[in-house]
Amino acid sequence: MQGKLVLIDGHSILNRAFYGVPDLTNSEGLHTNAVYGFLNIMFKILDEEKPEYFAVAFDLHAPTFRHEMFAEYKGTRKPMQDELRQQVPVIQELLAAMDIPLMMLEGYEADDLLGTVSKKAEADGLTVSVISGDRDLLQLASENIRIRIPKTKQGGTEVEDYNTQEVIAKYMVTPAQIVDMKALMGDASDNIPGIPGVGEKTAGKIIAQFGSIENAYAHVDEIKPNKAQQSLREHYDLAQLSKKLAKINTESPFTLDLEKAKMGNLYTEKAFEICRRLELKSILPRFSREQQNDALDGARLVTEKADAEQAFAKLREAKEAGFFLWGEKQNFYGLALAFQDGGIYFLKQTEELSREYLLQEFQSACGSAQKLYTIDVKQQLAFFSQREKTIDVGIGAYLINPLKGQYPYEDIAKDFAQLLLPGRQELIGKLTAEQAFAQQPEKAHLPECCQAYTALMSGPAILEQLADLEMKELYETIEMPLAYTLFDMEQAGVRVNAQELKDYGDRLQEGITRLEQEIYADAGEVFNINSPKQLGVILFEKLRLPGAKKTKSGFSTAADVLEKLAMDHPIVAKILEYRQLAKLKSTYADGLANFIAEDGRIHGTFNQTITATGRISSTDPNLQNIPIRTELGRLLRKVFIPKEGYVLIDADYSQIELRVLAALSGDETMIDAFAQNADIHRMTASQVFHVPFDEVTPLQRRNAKAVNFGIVYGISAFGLSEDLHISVKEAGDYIEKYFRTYPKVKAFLDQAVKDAKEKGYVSTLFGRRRPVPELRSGNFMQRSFGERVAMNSPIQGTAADIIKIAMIRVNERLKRENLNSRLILQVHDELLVEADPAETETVKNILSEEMVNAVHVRVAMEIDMNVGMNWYEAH
DNA sequence: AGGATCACG
DNA sequence: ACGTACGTGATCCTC
Repeated sequence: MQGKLVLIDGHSILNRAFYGVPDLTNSEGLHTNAVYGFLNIMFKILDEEKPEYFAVAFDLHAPTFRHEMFAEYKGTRKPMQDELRQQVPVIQELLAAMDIPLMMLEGYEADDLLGTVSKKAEADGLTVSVISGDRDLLQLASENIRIRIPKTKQGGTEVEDYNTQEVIAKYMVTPAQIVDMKALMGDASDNIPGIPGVGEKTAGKIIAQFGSIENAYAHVDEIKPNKAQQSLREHYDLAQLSKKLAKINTESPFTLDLEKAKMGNLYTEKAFEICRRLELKSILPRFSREQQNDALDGARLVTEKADAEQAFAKLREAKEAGFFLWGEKQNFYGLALAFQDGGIYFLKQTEELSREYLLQEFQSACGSAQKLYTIDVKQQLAFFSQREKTIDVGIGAYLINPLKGQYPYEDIAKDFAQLLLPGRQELIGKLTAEQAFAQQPEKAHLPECCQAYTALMSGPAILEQLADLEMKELYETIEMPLAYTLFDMEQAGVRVNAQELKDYGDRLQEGITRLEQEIYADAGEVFNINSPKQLGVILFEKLRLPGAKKTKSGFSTAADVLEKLAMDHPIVAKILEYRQLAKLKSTYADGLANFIAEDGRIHGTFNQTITATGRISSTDPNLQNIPIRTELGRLLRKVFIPKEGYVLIDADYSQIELRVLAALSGDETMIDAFAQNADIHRMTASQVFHVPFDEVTPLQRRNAKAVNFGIVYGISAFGLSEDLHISVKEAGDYIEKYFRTYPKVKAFLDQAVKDAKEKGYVSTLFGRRRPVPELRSGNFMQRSFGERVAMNSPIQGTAADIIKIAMIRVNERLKRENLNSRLILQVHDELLVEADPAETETVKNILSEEMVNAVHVRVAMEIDMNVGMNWYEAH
């Protein structure tokens, strides 16, 4: 028989991986570092050796300590850590799922099975590699049996290989003599006592000289050095016992069924599922590579008109298809199409297939289709305008699980179509479109083919799930229309006065330079003020300021900590001011300037599939966190201006989250409070503290306001006490008084937590869901977090739904009524319109009507509105 | 890549 | 006893 057999010493490698890989856990809290490290070593070996046969040996009872019966020698061994122990069944389950035989036998240890199987295999003519971290196994080494010991080094694993020659070279003894040597020197990790006072060097010399323990004892008076000779004489019994312990039994009654050990496909569906559950992200690509769906093989790269016409003809006849228009900014690269018969096409833009031809043909060929699936339609709207039939499966996947944050096509394909597709990175690496076409012309189009294919294959399942989860209406009437609204807003952008922005930055820089010098002078040295680490050392060690608080990596220098120190040293106030200026300069003055496009406007990105609650988010740049709370920061808003001859109209909901809370809870007292349309925090203070509205003190109002906020965030006495700088008990009193005033608010919040615990999710007024897996955690902190989330999400989410409805309607009306004014920004409870002054009254009416009427509940939604020549004035 | 900090609602 | 307010994103520093 010919071929190669690879055997892994399961516990040994798992153990090595456990200590070599930093702690990893998946989101269920399962430790995965040993499994992860094991797989890396295993794949490295298998990739390298490509064996015909493969198996993994385990002790049957984990953790089995070698020779437990000699309990008196167990002293030095640490018990197996629980984090490691729990990973043993996991790796075994995973290996079994890969159809890899597990060698285990009652009464025998993994070593014995490895010895037995490798000797037998060698006798049968196979070449054997045994992978272990245990040098005991070196006794098995021969011409055809190689012992491979992985070492975790910086930058990867290296493997030390031992056949007969390597053993002799390293230890000066033959593999067979390893047993004798081990018996003399002992092995704490393997529970072999050895002879006291005899280490590796002495043991090696003795065995090299005498050949065996027996012969050494026969010539015991020749043994050098004297100390060792003495010890040997005294511990003859130990030597014998140790040899017995060290000797691997190569004649156990175990046989490996080579048929079953034959290497097959390791990358099974079941194994994939396990790795996914374990969240072994860097392992997963192996599955798609190995199990790559062959549908992609049929993806055709079309560059000629005749073929393109054929593809369009197919689209004309198709009821359903997947598509993806590939381009960025103004550049268009081509169009991917996927059909139900499995056909996938990429129509590349060429001289023959012009952009105009492709896009026009695409639009017209869509005519008879009923459903057109794609991923991230907003990104493609620069190239087409077809709407009614378009289904964005990315948005659907987000609604079904808004916790993921990212929805790459390979995840969608996996979750909704049970398809394992290679990811973009897998296919073309980190190349840009141009680079990919230049360097990998045969593969460049494949990621886009996957997008279209995934959309088509996952679309029906996603629609079905949306219907099952009662989110079809949310999807159709809010989220899909919103994608088009957001596209319009991005296209419109917001005009920025670049010169004023630069001047603003220059002014900041002056202050920064001045403060830097003063801070260095106060500190008595120059250091990096931006480094919390260095700053912490200066403040709390050099200047010995009190109240040092810890973070993971040193002293906390957060603003709330420093504020308490402001009285103690003049440097503190300067640092706080420096921080403020540095922030404004780097993030806003310099940061925003980088985003001003040629048209003098900033075209940011609004993300629709990021937040867990249903809000949108803003990036590149973030236009939802432009300063307002301090006057210096607020001045920045003067650089946000309308286009020539226009004005800005800003409208924001007044207390939308509290109004939503009043409506959702149905609390009459709170509803009445809003009906009176007075200062809600003052009203709350009046009701909670039983004082006339006009006699509410500023402190009472402040406290009431903090409780109102706390309620929306998912109240806790601890959180409130932190915020108000009062005791937990006092905070608890406020909360209790609040709940007595608004009993239905309490009932509502309790019910939200109860529902979340029972159903696993909470919902908004419009059916948007947020799963709350934290509530099932055994960890108090996580569970408490889950409770707050359960209370907050329906409120924040419903408010998000409402303003989304308003945005869509405002945008539609501005366009439908042929106005020149445009919606340009949304900041959670605020809309900003760039308005033609001639349309001011019309726009104000539209904003008012659509925002107020977006929802009709027992509490009216009120707005504040302002017109100005910049954002500072308008808000 | 991740933590600390801080900007917004 | 446990130890945080909810939701985001950008920048800088450190490893």
